[in-house]
Amino acid sequence: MTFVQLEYLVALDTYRHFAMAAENCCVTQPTLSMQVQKLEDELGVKLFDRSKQPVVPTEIGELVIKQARLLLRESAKIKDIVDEHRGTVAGEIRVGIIPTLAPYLLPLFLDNFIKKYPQVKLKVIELTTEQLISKLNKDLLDVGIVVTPLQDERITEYPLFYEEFVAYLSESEKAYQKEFILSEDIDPNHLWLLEEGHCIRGQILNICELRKQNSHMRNFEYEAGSIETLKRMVEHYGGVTILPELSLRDLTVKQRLQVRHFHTPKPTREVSLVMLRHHLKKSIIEAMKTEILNVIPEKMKQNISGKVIELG
Amino acid sequence: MTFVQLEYLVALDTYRHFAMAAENCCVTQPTLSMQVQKLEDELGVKLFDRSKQPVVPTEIGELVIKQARLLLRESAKIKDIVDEHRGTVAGEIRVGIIPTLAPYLLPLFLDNFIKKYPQVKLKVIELTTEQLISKLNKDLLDVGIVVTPLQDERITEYPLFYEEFVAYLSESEKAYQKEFILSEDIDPNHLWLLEEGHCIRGQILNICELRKQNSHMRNFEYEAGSIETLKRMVEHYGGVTILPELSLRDLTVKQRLQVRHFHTPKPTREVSLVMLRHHLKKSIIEAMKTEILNVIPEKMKQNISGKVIELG
DNA sequence: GAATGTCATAGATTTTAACTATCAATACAT
DNA sequence: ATGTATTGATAGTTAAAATCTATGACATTC
Repeated sequence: MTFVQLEYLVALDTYRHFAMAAENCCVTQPTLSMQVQKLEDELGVKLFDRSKQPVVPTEIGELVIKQARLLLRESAKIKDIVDEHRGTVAGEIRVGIIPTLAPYLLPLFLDNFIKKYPQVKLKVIELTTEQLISKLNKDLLDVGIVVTPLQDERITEYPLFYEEFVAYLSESEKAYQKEFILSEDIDPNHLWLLEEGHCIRGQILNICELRKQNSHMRNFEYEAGSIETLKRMVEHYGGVTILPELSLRDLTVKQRLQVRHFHTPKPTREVSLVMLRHHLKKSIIEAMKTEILNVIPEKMKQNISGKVIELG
Repeated sequence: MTFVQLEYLVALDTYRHFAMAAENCCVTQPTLSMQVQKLEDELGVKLFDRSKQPVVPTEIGELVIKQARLLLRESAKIKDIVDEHRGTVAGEIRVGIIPTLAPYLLPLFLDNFIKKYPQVKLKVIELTTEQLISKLNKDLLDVGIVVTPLQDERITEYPLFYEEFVAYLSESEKAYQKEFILSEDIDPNHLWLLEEGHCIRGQILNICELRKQNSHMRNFEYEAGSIETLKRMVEHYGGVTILPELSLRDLTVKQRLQVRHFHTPKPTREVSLVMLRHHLKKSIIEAMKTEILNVIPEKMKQNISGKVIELG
């Protein structure tokens, strides 16, 4: 059994097609076929049913493939161990980020980061907090950028900054007249919310103290899939929504007039880098942390006048 | 990086000597040297300091070797996965067993087992319960034969049989005159005990209700390392000790006269096969379980008139 | 039934792992 | 000091393997 055989096996499972898998591995189809056969001979079992189209793993094949994926992940760690020990900022890093941060935070630091560390291969994926933590725990991600605290003891959190929540109101809302608002100024029946799964949803419900009035929720007619949609809803249909601070950066002058900050203590969320307790790639993660903090205003790095809202 | 390179690396760490490591791997010394060098070149770090004698791993070498050992363990599991799925009783199995069971239980079933399953490579090691559980959890053992219950949630227990404790007395002991004895018949000041670390020690203290009188223990002059020594102590110096039922089998006629069973409920210990919750090699373990149960008398398989003593 | 898609097989070529023989450095003993 | 043993590295050769190109076998589709 060789690592190459395991790579071919996993590629074949991924593509379910010999020629495509071979191409992905940068070898010819007979090469991949031969090596998968050799592995099958060595183990004494058929790993794929080639009579089906596309080919499918056998029952035992599934189990072997699962262990093969584990082995390949663990073998990749050897290079990470060396890189981490040398402090080299190199290698692949798989980053998960929640959708309410991704479009605002990523553009701020990613360009700098990939220019400064050309040896790092960055893989970013947008996930809800729940999916992200699950992948972290399965070692399918190296680091996450999420809202904390998570209260998951397997995971270490490095707080990055504190992001204020603000209200975004149509002119027709009563609260529009005020300079600073309180949570009770927000009319729950006019509030646009993101759909289930976004952690910000629970926090907004907490801000507006709607937690226990879940039956009330039936009144909301539409649940948006993104912050951008929420803004549009307010602009087209009136009402109010809650936005995170970083999303304000690309508002037009006109849109800014619709923003109202809360009275102190301002509701905020804590944004952190999270990773498994015994993580590798420390130097890459450290570099990423530094690059993010470089583009975040100083006043967001402390939480002086804010009040961190609990997660839903 | 190849599995062969990892094997050579681990062998070199084990033997700290190129020629010996090579011999162990059934290759010549230049072959092993070359492959270790290639691995070092690929990773870009020196893994061994060859200026020392014997050679020693570098700091980073230690870390890489640790991961290499993990990889080799995980790669061996692929064959185990296949064997388990086929129900084949084949492969290597690493068995830990406590010293108070080993000399009495192993001879009963091992001969049969290795004859019946010549494809199984059996590695048995004698360990205290604590060491055994630690090795099981580190995946350095496949299965243990210990006294239960352990109350370790990572570990699954398959009870095998219930073994009675009996008293072994010199003629000068008062209790020698009785047909069946009670725990209070045993004079704590005449009691020979095994040294710390044996689980049976705690159980005997429990039987004799000596748990809280630890200061009392100072009176014991000698702590034996094996059940056999305990018997000798009684025979040469008088006094009393507690033996497990299986150790009675090779007593002489004369020795048997010194054995006294307890009144019901007789104190007993529960002997189990233990393994990690998600274990492989199910079929080998199942075979071993069957072979053991084949040589254990039916009446030991239930615990009718006995009272299982808690572990120390 | 010709065309197409898909995987297996055959034979040539390249790569590499392992071997034998030997060298270089160090430690040790006479 | 000088010869000897030990230990790991190096050079060159051989054997094994992985990969390539070309092609065959089989099934599906139009």
